Amino acid sequence: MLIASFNCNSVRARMPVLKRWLADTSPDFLCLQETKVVDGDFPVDEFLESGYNSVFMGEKSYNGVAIISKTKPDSVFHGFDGKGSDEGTRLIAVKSGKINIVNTYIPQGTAPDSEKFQYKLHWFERIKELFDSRYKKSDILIWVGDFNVAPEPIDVHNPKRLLGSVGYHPEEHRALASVKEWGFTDIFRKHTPDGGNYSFWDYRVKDGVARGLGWRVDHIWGTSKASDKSVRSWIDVEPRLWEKPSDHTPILAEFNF
DNA sequence: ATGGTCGTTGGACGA
Repeated sequence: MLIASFNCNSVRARMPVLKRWLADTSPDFLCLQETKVVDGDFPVDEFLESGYNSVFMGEKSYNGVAIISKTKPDSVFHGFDGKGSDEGTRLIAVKSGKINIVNTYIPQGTAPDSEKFQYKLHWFERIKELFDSRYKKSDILIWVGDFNVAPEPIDVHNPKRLLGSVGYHPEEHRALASVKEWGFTDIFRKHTPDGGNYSFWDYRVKDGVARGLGWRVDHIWGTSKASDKSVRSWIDVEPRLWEKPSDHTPILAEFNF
């Protein structure tokens, strides 16, 4: 079973990349963030043509999450309340058989001295509460998405300079670590101990991929029952080098379920 | 690297 996460930065603008990548890679589940489209305009039919079912919730211009999959999930949960009225365009979860997948687009946070940064920190508390209330630590639970945090020094290209900036801030590290303590393993890191593996490169940095000026802010985490069944995890840099790329690139994990 | 660029829009704003 192959599960992927990709901040596509507009699902409509990224359709050529998405179709090509799905045909090449054939994941069972692809979790998308920043779809930037209202539900009525989500490209359901185009994904169907590629062989994928879609569940999603979006809004005009900003945010938006989706999970596309080869088989239709048994159930879908939107936002913190399940119905989508509270952060439904940043959190979508599915259950498919025994497998639970939570896909999040965590707030970016803007600047450490901003209210939005506090909101981001609070978001980690809230999702920990969701894990507590909705899931068991013995579940097969896979949490993926754009967490907008690079957890370790090896996850940014210049940790000394970047420490304290949004995405690599001690308060974010504490907040994320607290969620991890609930019972998650960083599945990518389990299989790939080396630094320099990034999932995001700013559009404004010229030749950022070639120059290694990236961040690992997209993640696939899992409970022990998920992590123990993971056989490999990797970041596919190629789509970031294609024409009209997202500023992120897909991260994947393969499981022996 | 913080200036650089994207995407959605229809002028900025978010990232």
